[in-house]
Amino acid sequence: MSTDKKDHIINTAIELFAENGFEGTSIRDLAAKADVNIAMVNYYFGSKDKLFEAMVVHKASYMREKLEEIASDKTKSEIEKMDAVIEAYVNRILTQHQYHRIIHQELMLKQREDVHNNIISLFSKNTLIVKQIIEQGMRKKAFKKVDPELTFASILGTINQVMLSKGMCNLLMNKDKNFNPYTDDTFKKRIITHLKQITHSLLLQH
Amino acid sequence: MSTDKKDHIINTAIELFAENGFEGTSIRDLAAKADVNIAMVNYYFGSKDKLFEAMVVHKASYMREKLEEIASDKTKSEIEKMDAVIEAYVNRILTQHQYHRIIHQELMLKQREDVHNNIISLFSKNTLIVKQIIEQGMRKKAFKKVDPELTFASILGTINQVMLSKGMCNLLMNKDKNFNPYTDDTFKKRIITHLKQITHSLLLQH
DNA sequence: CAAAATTAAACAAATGTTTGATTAATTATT
DNA sequence: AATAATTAATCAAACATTTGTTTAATTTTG
Repeated sequence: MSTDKKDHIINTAIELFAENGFEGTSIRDLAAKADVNIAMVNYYFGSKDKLFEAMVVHKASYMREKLEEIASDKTKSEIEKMDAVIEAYVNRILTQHQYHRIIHQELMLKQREDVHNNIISLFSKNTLIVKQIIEQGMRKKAFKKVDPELTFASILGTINQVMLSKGMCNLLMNKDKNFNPYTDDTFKKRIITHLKQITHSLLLQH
Repeated sequence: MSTDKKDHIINTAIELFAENGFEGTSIRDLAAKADVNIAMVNYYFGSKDKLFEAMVVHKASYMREKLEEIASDKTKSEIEKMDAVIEAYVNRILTQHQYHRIIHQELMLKQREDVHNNIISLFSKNTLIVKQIIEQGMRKKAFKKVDPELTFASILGTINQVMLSKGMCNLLMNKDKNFNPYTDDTFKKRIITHLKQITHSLLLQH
């Protein structure tokens, strides 16, 4: 069982699904791009749906660990933890923007119900961790009284708003079509700066 | 030429595209749900792609007018204009959440290129209007120095983050699957309150 | 040699679209 | 006002592709 080849198929699938969506990508497209026989996808994964599931599993759970690491860091204050959350998410979504886009599609459309529920469940746990950081800040009177869930939604939503569409990115950056926002450090810094500013002004007392 | 029937087909298409996506909706599904013959879609619109274009045109441009109305209202201060922008968007996305979801899909996937560019262009104009409100607030020293585009992205992104997935909504509201967040007034108020809080704390001097 | 991997070909089902015939509605002509 | 002529609307059926999947034979590998 060649794990290399399975991974290669999954990685090619991520590229295509991110670009054209799940229904918009045929197994023949995938096989052609990955340079394998059409039958190999079903041979390795059983079906196109199961390939999708394998793809999600393949990449998931990273953020969860990262967030827990930040939340349990006793050397950090609550606002420092929020800063770390912001940086972690921006980095994650920038480097894994294709995968992230696929997850977002599935979240919106709710086709493969199992996968959809899985994503909601993962997201639910992440929300809880960030919520607890914010609530602790509020208890310590370091933070103002805010809506914890929606505060997290604002952070994630801002990143998604600019990152999920390349056209949107380039509109905000006044760049042309060839510019790749996902590897541009200036853009990354701009988002992080804005998110910290918004979070600080929302949360911190004066 | 029965405009009623064309509209009926478009409205049914909005429901199905929002639920299952463009590729996930077959003309047969659509014809069945709209209770018309399969051939009628091509008879009226020419093709599935052109139906999509007609659908976008059918609903677009409303937000643009609303924003311009707000921006040019001389009885409002800048922060009052921002509040009005927030309320307009929340109301719009709540009532037109299916259409909004379709637009979002097209923004992400960039399949029908013409439609995609059209949406970017529409969005670009809306961004400019809001940007100018913020910049005027900054010039008058009523607003702090912020990133105008990303401030707008945060507002829209927050709404999208919670509105584009029913599962996400219900997660945030601790409701069960039968709950319909798009018609719930408590939810709407919660989002508006949070967005105003975030915008005020970010923009207003102390 | 046996198991695993790979292949080209075929499968049935689903897709968007077109056809050609039929009915309904509109317009023109008497 | 009645009839004929013309256009528009509707339909079931068929069209050619494309889809995901399977088969059965072949090659590679351990």
